[in-house]
Amino acid sequence: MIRRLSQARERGIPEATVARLPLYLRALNGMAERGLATVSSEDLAVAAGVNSAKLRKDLSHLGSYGTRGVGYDVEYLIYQISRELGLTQDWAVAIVGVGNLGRALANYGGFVSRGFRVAALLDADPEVVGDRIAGLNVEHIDELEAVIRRRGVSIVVLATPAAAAQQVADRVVAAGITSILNFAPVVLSVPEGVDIRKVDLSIELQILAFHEQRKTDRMTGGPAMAEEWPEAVDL
Amino acid sequence: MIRRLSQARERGIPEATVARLPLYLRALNGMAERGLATVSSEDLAVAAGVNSAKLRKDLSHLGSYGTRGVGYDVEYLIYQISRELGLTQDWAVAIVGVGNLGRALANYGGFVSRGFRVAALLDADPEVVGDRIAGLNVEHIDELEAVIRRRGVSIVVLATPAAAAQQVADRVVAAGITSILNFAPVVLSVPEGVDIRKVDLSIELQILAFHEQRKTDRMTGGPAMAEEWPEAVDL
DNA sequence: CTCACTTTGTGCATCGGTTCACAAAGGGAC
DNA sequence: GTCCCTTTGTGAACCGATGCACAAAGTGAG
Ligand SMILES: NC(=O)c1ccc[n+]([C@@H]2O[C@H](COP(=O)([O-])OP(=O)(O)OC[C@H]3O[C@@H](n4cnc5c(N)ncnc54)[C@H](O)[C@@H]3O)[C@@H](O)[C@H]2O)c1
Ligand SMILES: NC(=O)c1ccc[n+]([C@@H]2O[C@H](COP(=O)([O-])OP(=O)(O)OC[C@H]3O[C@@H](n4cnc5c(N)ncnc54)[C@H](O)[C@@H]3O)[C@@H](O)[C@H]2O)c1
Repeated sequence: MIRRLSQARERGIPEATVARLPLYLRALNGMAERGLATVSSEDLAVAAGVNSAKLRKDLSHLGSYGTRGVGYDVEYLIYQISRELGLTQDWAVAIVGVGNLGRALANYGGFVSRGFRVAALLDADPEVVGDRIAGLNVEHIDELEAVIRRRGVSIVVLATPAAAAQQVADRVVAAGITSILNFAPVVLSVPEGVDIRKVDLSIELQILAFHEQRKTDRMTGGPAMAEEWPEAVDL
Repeated sequence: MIRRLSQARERGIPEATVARLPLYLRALNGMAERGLATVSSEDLAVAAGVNSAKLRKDLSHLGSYGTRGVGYDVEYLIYQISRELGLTQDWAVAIVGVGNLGRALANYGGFVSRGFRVAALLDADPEVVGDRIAGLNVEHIDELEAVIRRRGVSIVVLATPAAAAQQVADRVVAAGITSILNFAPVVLSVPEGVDIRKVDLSIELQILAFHEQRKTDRMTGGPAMAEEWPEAVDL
């Protein structure tokens, strides 16, 4: 009996691979909607915007789910990737900080689509607490621990001002949360074992500006030769 | 005469370094506000949440701006990093798609702080066009090319629905833009020489879910042994 | 069954990035 | 000036990720 279960996946999928799986999943969902039954690594790679060898290596970390000469079964692969990412279960998400950004996130539909459900909104401002947004009542931050417990929240999205973020993160972690998505422009310090991912608009723009400057420099012939400190700032 | 100008920086700063420079800049600004005149690589590294050797190597790509035995002059380093990133000039940004997210971005203050200025808002919905948001008139997408030219826009933020993103990107690129920040969950295809950065909430959540699942699996003792395809989907 | 064709899965070379660890450089005390 | 202390800048080992290129595996025609 040849059981080739978890052949090449005793444990440990490379981080770079994990970051691409959602991309493959999105491309596969589009294909499933268009009625495709199977797809080759080449086609899927193009749809996901990656190299096909990389795609095959990524998928090989989950197991041997393709058929040589044919490709991958679309539905089956969707299931396997979803399972690997933990999307076959339902994740309750709390958004802390219901300002400009928090509201946009709360109203965002594409959120729910795949396993994630906004289960709570929390804010410190009494003006905001009690508002009804996207079918949810905004609750007071004092209720944080109780809300997390009661709603089974396991992922927290931080959308407070930068100054409040660390303090809120500390409470959230103390309440047992180990996965945080941070929108505030600060480096959060958390204990080992807590995963933080950050989304930082300002950093993205600065990276774009860097490359944009290089491009226009190249046009106008080299950097503007102003390598000197322009004003005599006390040094 | 020993001119050690652009000693170790003939051209080409590693991409990983570029992505961290904004982080250092942010930490340095905080220090400048608190009145610190100099900082060691160790202290700055802690503030930015990186290893100090990495920080020193990163900075060494810009030039030799530290003083052995002392550290780095805070103001001077702020200036050098800002210049390298292109933040000593002013960047005009256009936001295309003024829905939930576009509005939040337009109202976001931290945007302007460092060299970036929201110079135009564009939308296709006649209901939205003409609205006044954050002191700007929302203009019709038909005016895209004219607005980009007139306002000197060089970076475009895409906040349209996924279905419209590629089409808008094509027009934006045709209008001469080479830097795009994309919030729509699609893989955009653009000509070589155009830089795209994407911010994808859904991917971030999925990555968190993956790790969260691993953590709880470990608690409850290995994966739930459900390695089989649960329902007989036609394969 | 055999043969031609397609496509996967992976060994291997390569590359970019990280980290260690230390020589070289500078500051300040005396 | 000399000596000691601090901290930078970087060579070199290491590590993970990428991409080529191909053998192995499967399909389908005849
Ligand atoms: N708006 C954007 O487009 C945008 C973009 C990038 C980053 N950000 C960052 O996201 C965060 C939120 O931005 P915003 O524009 O929504 O700001 P905002 O001021 O509109 O909203 C912040 C909300 O957090 C609440 N808050 C403050 N302290 C709190 C606490 N201790 N506990 C709970 N809630 C608290 C406030 O009452 C407010 O409702 C900021 O850190 C900002 O830098 C925003
Ligand atoms: N809202 C969020 O928190 C959030 C989070 C992550 C990603 N996103 C993504 O950001 C994008 C915008 O999200 P949203 O919630 O603001 O959506 P939305 O529907 O509220 O806003 C989209 C806006 O784009 C405009 N638009 C449509 N087609 C256009 C075109 N061809 N040219 C110009 N404008 C056009 C619409 O009129 C609308 O005003 C979506 O792709 C969404 O998936 C949103």
